[in-house]
Amino acid sequence: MSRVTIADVASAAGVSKTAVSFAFNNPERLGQATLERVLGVAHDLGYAPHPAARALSTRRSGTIGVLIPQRLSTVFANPFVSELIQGLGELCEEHDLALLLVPPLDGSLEAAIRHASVDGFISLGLSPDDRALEVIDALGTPTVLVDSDDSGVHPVVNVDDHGGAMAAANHLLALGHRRLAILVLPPARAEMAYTPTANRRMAGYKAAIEEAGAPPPLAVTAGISVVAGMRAFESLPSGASRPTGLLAMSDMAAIGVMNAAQTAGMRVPDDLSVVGFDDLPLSAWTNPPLTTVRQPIVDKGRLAARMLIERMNGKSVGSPAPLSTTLIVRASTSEARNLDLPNDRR
Amino acid sequence: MSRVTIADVASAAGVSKTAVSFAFNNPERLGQATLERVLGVAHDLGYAPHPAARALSTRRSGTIGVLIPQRLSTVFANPFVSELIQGLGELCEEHDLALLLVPPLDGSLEAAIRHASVDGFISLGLSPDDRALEVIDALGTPTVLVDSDDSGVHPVVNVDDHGGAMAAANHLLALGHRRLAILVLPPARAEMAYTPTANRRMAGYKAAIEEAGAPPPLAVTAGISVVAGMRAFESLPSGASRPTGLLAMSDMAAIGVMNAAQTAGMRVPDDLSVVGFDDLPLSAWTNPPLTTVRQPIVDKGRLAARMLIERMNGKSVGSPAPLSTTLIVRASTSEARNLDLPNDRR
DNA sequence: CCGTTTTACTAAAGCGGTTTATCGTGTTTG
DNA sequence: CAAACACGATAAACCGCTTTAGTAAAACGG
Repeated sequence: MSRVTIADVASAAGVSKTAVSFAFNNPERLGQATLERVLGVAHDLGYAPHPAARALSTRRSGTIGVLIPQRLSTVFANPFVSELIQGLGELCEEHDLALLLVPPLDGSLEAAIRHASVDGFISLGLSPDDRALEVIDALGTPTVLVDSDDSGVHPVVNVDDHGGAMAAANHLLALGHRRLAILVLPPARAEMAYTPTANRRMAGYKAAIEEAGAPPPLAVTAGISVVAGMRAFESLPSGASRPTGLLAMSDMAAIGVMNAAQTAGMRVPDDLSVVGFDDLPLSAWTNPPLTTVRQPIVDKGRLAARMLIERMNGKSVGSPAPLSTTLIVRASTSEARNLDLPNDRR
Repeated sequence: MSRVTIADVASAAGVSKTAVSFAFNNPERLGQATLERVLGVAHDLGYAPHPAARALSTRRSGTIGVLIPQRLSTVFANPFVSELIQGLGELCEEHDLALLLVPPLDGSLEAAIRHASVDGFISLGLSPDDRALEVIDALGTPTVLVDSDDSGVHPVVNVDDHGGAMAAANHLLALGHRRLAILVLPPARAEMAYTPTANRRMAGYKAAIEEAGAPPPLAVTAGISVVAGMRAFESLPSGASRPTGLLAMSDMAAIGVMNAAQTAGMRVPDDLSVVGFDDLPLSAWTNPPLTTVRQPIVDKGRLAARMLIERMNGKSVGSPAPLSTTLIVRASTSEARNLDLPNDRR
C-alpha cells in the first residue's frame, strides 16, 4: 500500500498532473467544474503532496531549524530552551512553519546542519566564529543568532547581559557582601571558549565589583543544571575564605547551590546570598524564592523568529538593540552579617 | 550563489554523478583513486547532498515527528514535554535522527501531519480514535502513541495511571481527608473528550474514594499550567463544603493551587493538602515541596522512541506493560485537622 | 466570417539526488 | 586464443511535485 501520488489523483479525475497541482496552488487557473472535481477526488483518495518532493521542487521546506549545540537531554533539562521555543513557536504557528530540533549528528553539529532540511536556522549560544556557522554560510541558509556576538554577517538577538550582571553584583555589594563567587556558564560546545553571553555577564559582574573596590571574585564554571550547581557548591572554599554572596549565571545552577548549601546545613540567605540569572518561571517558587536577573526569554524567541522569517522572505534585517534585563529581588539574598573578613575595612 | 550540487562535484572531479553518489553511499564500488579524488573535490567545494532530494529518492527523511496537539507555547509551558523530549532525544541522537515538532497547522493537526516530512510519529495524548490518527494511517507512517489507549493498531506507551491515582487518593484518605477535589486534565484537543490518561486517573481516584466509603469528590477541569491551577482554586467552594484535600492530575496545576491557596491566606498543608501527578524535577523545590505521583517521563520518551525506531525498521512491536508509578510523599500533605464535616461519621 | 484574445488545460522540463542495468577494459580461464 | 569474468565507471530511469511554455477551443472584435 503505497502513498497516493499526484498522478493517481490526476488519472482518477481524468486530468493532467498539472491540473491537480494547480487545484492546490493556483486554483484560479482552473475552471470551476474541474477544480471542484479534482479537489473532490483528491480528498476522497486522501491525497497529500509528498513533503520532500514539494520541498525539492519549491526549494522551501516550511521548516526552521533550531541549532542545539549539545545533547538534547542536556539542553532540555534547562527550562530556558522551553521558554525560547514558546517564543519561536508562536511565530512559527503564525507563519505555518514547523520547528526542527537539530542537535549534533555523531557529535558533529556541522554534519547535522548539512542534513537538515530547513529554510532557516536559529542558533543558540554559538560564537560567531564557530565552524558550524561557516557551514551555514556555505549553504547560504538564512540564520539568526541568539546569545552571540555581532560580527556583522548574521543578525543577533541578545539581552543586556552586562547591565543585568552589574545589577546583580551591585545588589550583593549594596547588601555588604565582599567575598563573592561567580558561577560561570560552560562553553556551548566542548573544548571551546566561553560563550559570548558568559563573557558579557562576567564583564558586568567584574565591572561592578571593581567599581565598588571589593576583592576580585572567585570564578567557577558550572553546567546549567541543578546537579551542576550542587557540585559547584562543593568546590567552593569553606572556612574563613568562604564566599558570602554567590552570582550564578543561570537560575538552574543557582537552585542547585541553594539546595547543596541547605543540605550542608547552611541557611539561605542568612549564611549565603544567591543571585541567579534568567528568572525562569520556577524560580519564583523555590525555597527560598530566588533573587535573579530577569531576561525576556519568550520575547527573545519571538523576536529571533520574526527576524528569521523576514530574512527568509528576502528582507535584510539588522541586529536589534539588546533586550533589557531587570533585577528581581526575592528572598535568596540578604545583608551580609558576619563581616569578620580578613580583608574587610570596616 | 546557488547551492553546490552533485553535478558540480561530478564535473569538477571529471566523473559521473553516479560516481559521486557512490563515493558517499557505496564507497566499495569505486576504485581507491577515484574515491579519494571525489571525496576530496566534494570536501573542497563544501558539497552536501540536498536533504529534500535525498529524502525523495531514498524515501527516508531521517526525522521523527512529535505530534503536539496544542499550541507550542501552551505545551512547552509544561515541563512534562521537555522531559519527554529528553528521552526521545537520547534515542534520536543514538540513531542519527532529527526531531520535528509538529503543532497544528492553521488549527488543523491533520494538515500539519500531511506536511511533515518524517519517517515516523510520536503522538502525545491523542485518543486512538482521533481523526489525526486516521490521516496517519492513510499515509502509512509508523507511529507510537504516548498516553493513549490501546486499540491494537498502534503500539502505546503508558504508565500505570490508575494505580498512581489510587495511591494518591489513598494517601489523602489515610490522612483522614474526606472532602476531596480533583483537578482533571483538559482534553488534548479543543472540543474533544477527556484524554485517556485523564479517564484512567479519574477512575483510580474514584475507585479509592469509593472503597474508602468517602463522599464523591468534586471534579474541576484545569489546564496544565500554574495559572490554570490558580484559577481552578478560585472556583472551589469555600466555607463548610471547602475540600481539605486536592488531587491534581498534573504537578503544574497543583503548584498553581498551592500558590493561590497561600495567596488567599490558607496554609498548605495545614488548611489544604495537595497531591500532584508527574513528579517534575521542580516539584521537589516548591514551597512546600509537593507530594506527588512519580511517573518515569524520560523513560517513557526513551521507550516510545525505541519502539518507533524498531517499527520504522520494519519490525512489528506490541505495546509494553504500563510503566510503574510511585507515590512520593513530601510536605504538601498532612493529616486532616478540621473534621467538622456535615457528612462525617466520626 | 476571419484574425485576435482569453480561457482551460497539458506536455515536458526541471528540482537534486539514488539506483538499476549496462558497458568497456583488462585479467583470468579452459 | 577465444570465452568468461571481475572490476570500475556510467547512462538513464526514477522519486513526486512545480512551473514554464505551449496548444486547442471558445469568446471577442471589427
